[in-house]
Amino acid sequence: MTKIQASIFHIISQSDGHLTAEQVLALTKQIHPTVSLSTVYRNLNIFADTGKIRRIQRPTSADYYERNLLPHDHAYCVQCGSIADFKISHLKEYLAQNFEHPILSFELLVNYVCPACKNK
Amino acid sequence: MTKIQASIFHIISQSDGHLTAEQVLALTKQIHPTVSLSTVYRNLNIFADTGKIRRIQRPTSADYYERNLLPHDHAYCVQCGSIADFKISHLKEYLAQNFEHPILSFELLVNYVCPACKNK
DNA sequence: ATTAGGAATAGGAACCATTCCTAATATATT
DNA sequence: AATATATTAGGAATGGTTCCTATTCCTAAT
Repeated sequence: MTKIQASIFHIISQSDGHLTAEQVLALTKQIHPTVSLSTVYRNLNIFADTGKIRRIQRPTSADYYERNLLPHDHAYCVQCGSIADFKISHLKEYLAQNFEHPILSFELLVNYVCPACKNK
Repeated sequence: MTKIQASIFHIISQSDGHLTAEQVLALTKQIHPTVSLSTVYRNLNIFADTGKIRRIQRPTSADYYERNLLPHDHAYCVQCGSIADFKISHLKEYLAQNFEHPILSFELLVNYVCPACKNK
C-alpha cells in the first residue's frame, strides 16, 4: 500500500460519516498536496470493490464512501442533503418473503427531513 | 399540448415497460423526424413532475420513464439490465414502523437475475 | 548506493446523461 | 391576419466519473 493509499484509507476509516470523492481529495491534499482526483477515485473504488469500505451510489448526486461495513440503510435529508445510517431489522427477510426470485442485493433509499432541518 | 408533447405522452402511455429518453426519442422520430433529445427530456420531465408518468432514477444508468403510476418497486436484472415491476405489500408501513422520522418517500432497488437470463 | 522493472500517480482528455441557452418556429389570442 | 406567448432544434455546457499516458515512485536484487 502506498502512502497515498494509506492516507485515503485512513481518512475514510476515521470518519464516521459519508464522504464524497471531492471531500476525500480535499482532506488528502492536506497531507499530499499534489494528489489528484483520479487517484482518489481509483483508490476509493479499489477499497470499495475489495470490501474495505462501502460505496453509496445515488442518482443526481455524487457517490458517497463510508467505513461502516455492517449492513444498513440510508436516509437522505431532502433539505440539507445529509445522509443518516439506520437499520430496518429483518428487511432482507421481509423482502425475500415477498419477492419470487432470489435477491442478490438491494438498496433502500428513504427521503426525510433530518432533525436539524426540522428545527428551523 | 403540442403535437410533439402528445406524441411523447402517447408513446409512454402505450408502452407497458420502462423507456429511456433515447428510446422515446427514437420512437418520437418516427412521427416527428426532427424532434430533438432536449425536447424529449424537457417533456418527459414535465410529465413526471406533474404526476402524469413516473420517472425511475438509478445510479450508473439513464433514467427510465413508465406509465405505471401505482406504487410499486423495481427489480433490476444484473445481467441484461431489464427492469421488472413488483409490489412488496405494506412495505411503506413496515418501513414507517421501523424508522423514527416521517418518511417522505422511499425507493427500493432489488438486484436479481431475471428468468430469461437464468435460463441461459 | 544503484538500478531495472513494475506499480502507482498527476493531469487532463474523454465520456455519458442531462440541462441550459438562444435563435427560430409553432401555437394561441385578439 | 397580426401579435404575443410558448415551444422547439441544435448545440454548448455541466457534473461526476473513468480513461489514457508520460512521469514518478517503490522494491528488491545487484
